[in-house]
Amino acid sequence: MTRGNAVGRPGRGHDDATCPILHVDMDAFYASVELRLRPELRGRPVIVGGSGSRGVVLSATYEARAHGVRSAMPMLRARRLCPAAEVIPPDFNTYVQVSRGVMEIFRSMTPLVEPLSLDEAFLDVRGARRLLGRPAQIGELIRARVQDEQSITCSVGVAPSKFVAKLASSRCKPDGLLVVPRDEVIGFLHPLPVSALWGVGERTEEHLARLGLRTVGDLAGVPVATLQRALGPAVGAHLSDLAWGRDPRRVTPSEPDKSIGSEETFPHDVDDPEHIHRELLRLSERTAARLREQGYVGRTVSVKVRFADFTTLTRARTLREPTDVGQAVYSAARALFDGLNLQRARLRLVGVRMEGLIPGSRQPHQLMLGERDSGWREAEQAVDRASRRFGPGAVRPATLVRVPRPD
DNA sequence: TCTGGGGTCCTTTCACCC
DNA sequence: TCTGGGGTGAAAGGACCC
Repeated sequence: MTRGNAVGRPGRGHDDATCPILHVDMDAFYASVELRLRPELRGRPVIVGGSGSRGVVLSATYEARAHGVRSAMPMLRARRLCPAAEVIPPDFNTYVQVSRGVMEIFRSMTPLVEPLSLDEAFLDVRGARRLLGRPAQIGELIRARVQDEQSITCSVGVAPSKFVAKLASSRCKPDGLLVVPRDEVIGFLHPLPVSALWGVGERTEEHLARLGLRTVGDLAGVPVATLQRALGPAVGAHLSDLAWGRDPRRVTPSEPDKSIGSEETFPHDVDDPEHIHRELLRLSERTAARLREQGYVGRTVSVKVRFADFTTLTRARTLREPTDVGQAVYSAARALFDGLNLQRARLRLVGVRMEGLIPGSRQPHQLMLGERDSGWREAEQAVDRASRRFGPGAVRPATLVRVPRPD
C-alpha cells in the first residue's frame, strides 16, 4: 500500500498494475465550494446545512469536524458543538455546476466514469494506460487538474475493485491518494471495523456485534450460511464476499433512474388536511415536472408520511397508464393519503414519488374508452416553458397561488 | 441529540394463478 | 371441493448510501 499526498507526486514504487479502478471523492465538497466564493473563511470552521430549526449538516470543513461536527447531524447539535462555526445554507445549483466540471475532467481521462453522487465517481482506467500512464499516475493527474481547474481538493483510492477503491479513498482523506494492490487487499480489509463495509450501517453493525463480530476479519471467519441465517440470504452473501475482497461489479457509465420524487419536512408539525392536500399538490407538480424534464413517465405513485414521532408509512398505487402529468399524480397521491384516514394526526413530513419509470418517448398515450382528453398534459408543458423562461413557480395551480409557502 | 432530501436495494407479506 | 405449494408481482417497511 502506498500513500501519495503531494499533488503530482505519486508514492514510490507501488505495484498498481493490478489496480484499474479509481474512486475519486471530493473533500468536504459543499463546504469547499463555498470557501472558493468566500476565501476569508478559510481556516475557520464552516458548516453547510439547513439553518431552520429542523436542518441537518450537509457538509463541514475539517476545522468544524475537529469539534465533532459530522454530516447528517442535526444542526442544533452541531451549533452546540461548534458555536464559532459559520453556517451557510446550501446552494445546489452551484454544486451541480462544479460537479459537472469535475466529471468532465474524469471523462477526459476515460469514458468509463460512473458518478455516485455530485461529489464522487468510479473510473475504470485500464484503457487509458498507454496514453496517460499507470493508474496511480492518472489519479495524481486528476487530483492536480481538479485543484487547478476547480480550486478544490479530492482524494483518490486505487484498487482492483470498486469497493476497495472506495474504502481506500476514505482512508487517505483529505487531499490524498492510496493504492491497494491485489495481494494486499485482505491485509488492508481485515483489521477494519465491520462498519467500514458498504451496506453495514448502524443496525447491521449492532446485529453483528451481538454475534461477536467487530472487524472485517471476524466476519471473514464466519461461514456464509451462518451470516445468511442471521442477516438474510442476499445481505449475508454480500458481506461475506466483501470481507474476502470479492466485488466483481463493473464500472458502468449510466443506469436509468428507477424512481423520482419530492418530499418536504414541515417547519412545524401539521394536522390540517387541507394544508397537507396543498402540499401533496405542490410535490406532485414538482415530481411530474422532473419526470417531463428527464423524459420519463411513471407507473406507480407512492406517498410517504412521517408522523411527529418519526414513524413512517408509505402507500403505493399502480396506475392503468403511466403518466408524467402532475394532476394525475396528485389525484392518485391524494386518494392514497385520504385512504389512510389519519383524522388529524400530526405530520412532520409528506412525500410523493413515482416508480416504475419508462422513457416517455417509448410510451404512446393511450386514450381509454370514454376518457375525456383533459388537456392537462399540454397545459403543464406550457407551464414548463413559462418556468424555463420566467423561473420556477412563475405559473402555478390556483390553489397554490395565494397560499404562502409553509415556512 | 433528535434526526433533510435525494435515492437504491432487500425482505416480508399477500394476492393471485396454475 | 378443499388444500397445498411454487412462481410471480405488487405493496409495505426498513436499512442504507451520499
